[in-house]
Amino acid sequence: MTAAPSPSQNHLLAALPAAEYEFLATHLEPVNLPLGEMLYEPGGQLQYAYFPTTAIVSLHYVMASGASAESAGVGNEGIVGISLFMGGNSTPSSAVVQTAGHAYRLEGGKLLQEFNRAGLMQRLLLRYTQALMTQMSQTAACNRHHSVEQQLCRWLLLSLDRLPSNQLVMTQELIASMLGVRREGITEAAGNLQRAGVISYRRGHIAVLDRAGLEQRVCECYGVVKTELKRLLCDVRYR
Amino acid sequence: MTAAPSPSQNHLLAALPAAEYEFLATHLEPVNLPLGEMLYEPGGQLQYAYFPTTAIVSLHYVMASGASAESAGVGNEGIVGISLFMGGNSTPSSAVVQTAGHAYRLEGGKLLQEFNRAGLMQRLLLRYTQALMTQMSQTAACNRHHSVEQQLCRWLLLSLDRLPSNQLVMTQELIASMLGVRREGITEAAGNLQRAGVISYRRGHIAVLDRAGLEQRVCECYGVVKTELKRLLCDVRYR
DNA sequence: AGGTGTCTGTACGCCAGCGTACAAACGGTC
DNA sequence: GACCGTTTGTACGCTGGCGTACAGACACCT
Repeated sequence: MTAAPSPSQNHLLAALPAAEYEFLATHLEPVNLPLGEMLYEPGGQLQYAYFPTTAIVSLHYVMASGASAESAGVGNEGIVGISLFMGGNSTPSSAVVQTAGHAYRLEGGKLLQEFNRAGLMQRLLLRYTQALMTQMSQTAACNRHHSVEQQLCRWLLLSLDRLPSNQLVMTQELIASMLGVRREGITEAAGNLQRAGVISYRRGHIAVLDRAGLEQRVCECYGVVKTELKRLLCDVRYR
Repeated sequence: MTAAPSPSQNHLLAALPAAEYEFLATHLEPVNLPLGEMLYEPGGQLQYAYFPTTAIVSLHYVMASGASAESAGVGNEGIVGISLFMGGNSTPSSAVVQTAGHAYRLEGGKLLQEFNRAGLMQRLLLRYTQALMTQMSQTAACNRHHSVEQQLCRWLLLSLDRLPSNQLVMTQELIASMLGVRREGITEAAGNLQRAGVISYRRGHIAVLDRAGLEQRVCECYGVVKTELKRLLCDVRYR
């Protein structure tokens, strides 16, 4: 395990004014999130909220048949565990670490306490949740209408935006289970991108060589999610 | 236009204790929602929130190509316009009346005011929003993995639960655009259900004859959404 | 260096749903 | 009662993605 990155690498924590941040800071606990770890499982009671800094977490639903599909991903722009303040303390979907890395976790009660102070943190959390809904609803539409290749591009771009480098550690098998498609479908789509010089693939490691190429192939869904996140979290201090 | 039903037909309004309800009641305004009316369009600023009583509203996204897909529906169990209190005051998706009927509308500022009192209304709204997210994420998974017939069953059951009778006023064309599939796909699926004696179809009118038959054919997604809504909104007074 | 398990590439038949086209049936209107 | 626009039914070829099967390639381990 390497040294934990600063909490301020998480956009929500970074957006807090000093006073509100101080309250939380003493309760934030750095954790290392290994690939595949399940932060919460369907129906299970949440203990902690997680603010990822370098990790990426996938929210997805696993069907009775074993098939699965991601509804949204959470990285350094957000928080895992919104049902702690939204209510219910659990969800039918699960949260699994998709890219290993660091996060800060916060005891559920503390988060709720801060939420109920109705300060900037509450506003931030609600706006982030709204952005998350956009991501979910866009995923629904994208699943319906767009090709595997387009969805792969969307997924790569969204992941890329949450990471410091252009490298992803990710097998095709894993991507397939996120998107809810066959592994072979990813092989084919990734092969196309590789041949076009957009990415380079090497046994569990993807390097994005030509980001513009991805953006050219991606469907509109990426832009919608991105723009909405920006809109909701940039002007958060005003109004 | 027939006489407006009581506000208490909306589950959120009905769950409010007298004191909180009184505050809102003076500002609630009955409105008639005709089929196809757009309550808000992508990116437009919201003026009002709507509490449906007999109407059903569909939240869906229309792509650049014209293709569309519903991410969730809202009936007497919920509220249209959550971005008023979640933040941002608009969404990339639109809200369109899917079943004509009545609703009560509330000026956005008044809703926000009530939300910020941090009473039971706030808890209700947040919990409902959480249920809505479940619906969206389940829709994403369902779009990915289930057949048109299964999705039609899910859609019929969800609509049925929001209506007093077993009759839906709904063309196949409209259902198709909600589910984001071809009209012919609905014709075929509905034909199967009709031959099986589960529904009867008559030029824009569907009667559900055998609810159990629908529940037998539907995918798990219906149950997940239903159970989660119940869990979140039943014990809302406690804790 | 060789072995082993994981990951990636390729192939092939299959089918649900798509796009397109057109016919039939219904129901409201004049 | 005839007309006409809307809604529903049917047909047909096409294709993207699925299920299955297997071979090659890579990285790690001993």
